[in-house]
Amino acid sequence: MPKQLPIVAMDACCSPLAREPLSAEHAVELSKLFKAMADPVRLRLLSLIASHAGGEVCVCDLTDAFDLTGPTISHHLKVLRESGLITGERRGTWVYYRVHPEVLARLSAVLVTGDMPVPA
Amino acid sequence: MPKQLPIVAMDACCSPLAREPLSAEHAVELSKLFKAMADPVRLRLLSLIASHAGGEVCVCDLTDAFDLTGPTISHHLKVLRESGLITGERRGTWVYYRVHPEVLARLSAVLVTGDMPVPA
DNA sequence: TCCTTGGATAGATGTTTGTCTAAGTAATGG
DNA sequence: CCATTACTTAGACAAACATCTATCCAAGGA
Repeated sequence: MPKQLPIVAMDACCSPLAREPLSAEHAVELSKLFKAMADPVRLRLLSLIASHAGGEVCVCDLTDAFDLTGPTISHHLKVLRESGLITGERRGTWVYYRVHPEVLARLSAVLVTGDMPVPA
Repeated sequence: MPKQLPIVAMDACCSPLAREPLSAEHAVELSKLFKAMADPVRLRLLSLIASHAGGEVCVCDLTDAFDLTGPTISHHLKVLRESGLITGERRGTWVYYRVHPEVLARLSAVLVTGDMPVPA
């Protein structure tokens, strides 16, 4: 494990919402992750990064996919980064982003309902 | 199916984030659901309702669990209701809320990462 | 009918957030 | 060393939001 995830990502774990009442503290941590995803642009950024072959995407490609200025995209990437959902790495002139799949998976697990069928 | 779910809940489906890039339209619909959960109080409300034995909870019990005024709780319940995550029903003096587990499940499925192990 | 209690709605207010422009930093190439 | 390209940071501003108080509606009991 080369890099440490932010506290947010580490603590937002544990049992599904539907199993037992969320503690106030866990709710705060979890809400930070959901807040990071509570924007259409950030969701598309996340999806673009997560679904990209090779696992990483250059910021330049991301910027081209939207009718938004560079700084705005940069801002959204920062929000995703600080929430622990993605990381960025500079290589030469360009910056490449990739997702932290564990965080996504943990979030998915939190939403699982007790008697849910296993996803196909 | 006695009740129709809001459009939000119906459209926020489809393939996982990490499978293919989210369309702008789907991103908007999905973001509404995440926005509904992007608050600690609403997350705890959702969890209290989802985890309660019998599947439903009286608003009076929910209000007692927080240091917030009645109108504030009522506001948060409305946000959750309008997103399609819960429904409320009045029976006599009291109003009871229950979750829509399909919506929660669909959201969970969207976050699943490709090579994720099946949740235990 | 009137009062009480559970809950929702309306409106006000301070805070957060999404977007922009302008300016800053980092690497590359003349 | 200067110019250019790729981001990021800083600051401004309008829109959205969480919370409150005050008020209203619905049901039940004297």
